[in-house]
Amino acid sequence: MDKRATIKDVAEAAGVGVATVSRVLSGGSASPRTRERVLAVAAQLDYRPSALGRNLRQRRTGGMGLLVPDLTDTFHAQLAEGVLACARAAGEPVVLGSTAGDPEQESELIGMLLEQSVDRLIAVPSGDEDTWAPAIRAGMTVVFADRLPARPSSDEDDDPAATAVNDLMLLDGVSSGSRPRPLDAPSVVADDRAGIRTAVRYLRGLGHRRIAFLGGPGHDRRAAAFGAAVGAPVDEELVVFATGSRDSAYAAASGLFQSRPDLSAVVAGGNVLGEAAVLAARELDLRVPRDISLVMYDDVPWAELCSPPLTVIAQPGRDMGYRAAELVLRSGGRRPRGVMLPTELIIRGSCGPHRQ
Amino acid sequence: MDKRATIKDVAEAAGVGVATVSRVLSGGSASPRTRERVLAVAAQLDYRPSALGRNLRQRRTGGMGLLVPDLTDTFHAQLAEGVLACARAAGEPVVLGSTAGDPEQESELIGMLLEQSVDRLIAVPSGDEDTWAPAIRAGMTVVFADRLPARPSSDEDDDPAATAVNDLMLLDGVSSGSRPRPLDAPSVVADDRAGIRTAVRYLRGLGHRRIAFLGGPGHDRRAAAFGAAVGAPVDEELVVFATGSRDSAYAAASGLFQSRPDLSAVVAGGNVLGEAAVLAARELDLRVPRDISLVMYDDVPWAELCSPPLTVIAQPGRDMGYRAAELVLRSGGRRPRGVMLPTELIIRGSCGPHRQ
DNA sequence: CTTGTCCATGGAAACGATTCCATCATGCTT
DNA sequence: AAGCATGATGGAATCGTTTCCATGGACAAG
Repeated sequence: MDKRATIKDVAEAAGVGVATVSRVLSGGSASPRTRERVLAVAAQLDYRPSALGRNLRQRRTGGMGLLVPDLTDTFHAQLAEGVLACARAAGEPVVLGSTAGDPEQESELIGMLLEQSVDRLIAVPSGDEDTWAPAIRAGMTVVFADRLPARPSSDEDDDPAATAVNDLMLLDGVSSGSRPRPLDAPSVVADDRAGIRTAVRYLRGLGHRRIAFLGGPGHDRRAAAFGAAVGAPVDEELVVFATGSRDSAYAAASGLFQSRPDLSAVVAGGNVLGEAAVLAARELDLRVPRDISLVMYDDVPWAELCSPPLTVIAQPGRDMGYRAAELVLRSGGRRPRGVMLPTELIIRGSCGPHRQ
Repeated sequence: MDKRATIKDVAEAAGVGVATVSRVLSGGSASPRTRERVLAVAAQLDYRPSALGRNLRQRRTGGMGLLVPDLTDTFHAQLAEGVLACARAAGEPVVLGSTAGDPEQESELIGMLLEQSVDRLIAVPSGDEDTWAPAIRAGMTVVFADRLPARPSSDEDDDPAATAVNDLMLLDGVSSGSRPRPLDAPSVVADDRAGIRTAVRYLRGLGHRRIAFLGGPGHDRRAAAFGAAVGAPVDEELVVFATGSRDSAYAAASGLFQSRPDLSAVVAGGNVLGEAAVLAARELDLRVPRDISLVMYDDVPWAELCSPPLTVIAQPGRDMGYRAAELVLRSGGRRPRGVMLPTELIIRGSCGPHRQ
């Protein structure tokens, strides 16, 4: 009914021009007298500048986009909470999208954000670099969180492990140059290599030799780190990938347990995979940690609820989100190359000594 | 670099006026010949209309806001996924905010949305009706999900005049009683009364007589339903409330178990409370279900992981989000009064017969 | 006293869409 | 054949803000 006051209303009521009001409100120069009057009138009229007008004029929307594969994955929820906390502190809106791990939906959402002139984006990417190139080319400031887009599928070498090794080398700056450079976007990731390595060493210290890795989409780095930590001849059957869904994760875990009864320990690459592993183990009457030891990547509240409580590799999900938001907001001028946060092995009760 | 094409570019390239382009693109009338040419040119220029211009002209932003207390509460994540699914289908953006259960933050976020001219909002409210009245008065279409805002705290020292004014604004018809009518906003809730009733009956059927309710913010309805189901003289010590945080939930659960050793069953009002109950029980060496039976409101993936798996009252979180989004989008003309979705008691293993 | 500098200020032009309205051509009715 | 209805079309106004630029006054230096 009573539509909001515009800058024009304020200007008239204060007996000044709109330009002056705009200047006062955005910190420009004005005489103390004028400033005071304008502020008083604005407050009295409960004037709030419309983001619409400003955005159109400045040809960009404030705030940021956030794209995650699945909010019911607790890690993504933690990440999102971190992003929201930072955005709230800055008074900026966050436009959220969930991609279900599908590059096509991801592309569509990028398009939607482009249409909204949202030019800052935080993403846990599902698509590969080809999916992301358009966004960056369109001038978006993109910060990747948790993982980087995969290299474009170059037909013959779509072996995840091999691709991951490539990523790893490139990240370390050891790239020998035949592949194109990664996209020019900073990232906030956890040091999952170290986390996985620590976990594998821990398991080996307990006597485990047949250790499997249960991964999901985007866990290539972790799989590669697993391979490196386990040692040279990796039994390929022991590295299993699921697609994003819980069903697929369960099927992968169950299949792994059934096909490899010699298995004595599993590293799950994420909390959804860990969940599936616990479920599948119970279904097959495998006792944790008596029959099988389990380490899960991601610390989530329910990890403590399992019996026994799950030993996990914790990564600071909330912090990662917060840092990513900081990065994408302070994109003035130079962008730092990226941030890597530490992981921590939290030993609870899901790993025991190897028994033959 | 290469900024996006505007409607003017398309118009020039197609040799028509901007009005014609606009009409063609938004389904207005145009001759087949013109339509074809405009569409061809638009496609060739990769033209995408800017939401900024449209929104300013129409004085409203498309899409919707979504306010939840905490995304790491799995139920809220499910709800959000539902909202996002519907929004994606409609091609509309979703602006997300998390309130941490704090009415003040909620108010600020409402203000931010108002500034963005987001005039559709789905909320799991934390504040009371006084918090929400401004949003509705400002013309927002609000749909509440999961719960309704509490009645305003009618403190005895409230300024009578102010209260009267408030009442007047809230009233949308003739006031027949002393209380103002609820806010005029539809809602999507689960039939938690029935769910709680079923759970209590189930527990009583197992022989339990000392049953407690462990609630969190916004669980008043559930607490009331619990009281009604348990029967007339409700032991007030057996209805305990926590604030939003996990720590508070744990403290409440732990305190309850310690102060009432005669307790034989607990109904947790939400998954965060259930989590706390499991944790507190384990800490105090109470075995579930031997020493204490537990029913948790909300079905979440990890409920099956506990040992024993948790008996839960399931509510369709994702559906609720989807329905709420539908409701807020199809707000053309009449709004249905609200939707209530069924709950279901899923019996797993956390309840056993009462043993003295 | 004049000239030049420096602010404060307001008018007006963007920004990119939608939409009202006037114009014009076409085809039909009388 | 004239008048009228219909439909396609483009010009221009509009949304609310920021920002460029011109104006005018005050004050200091010459």
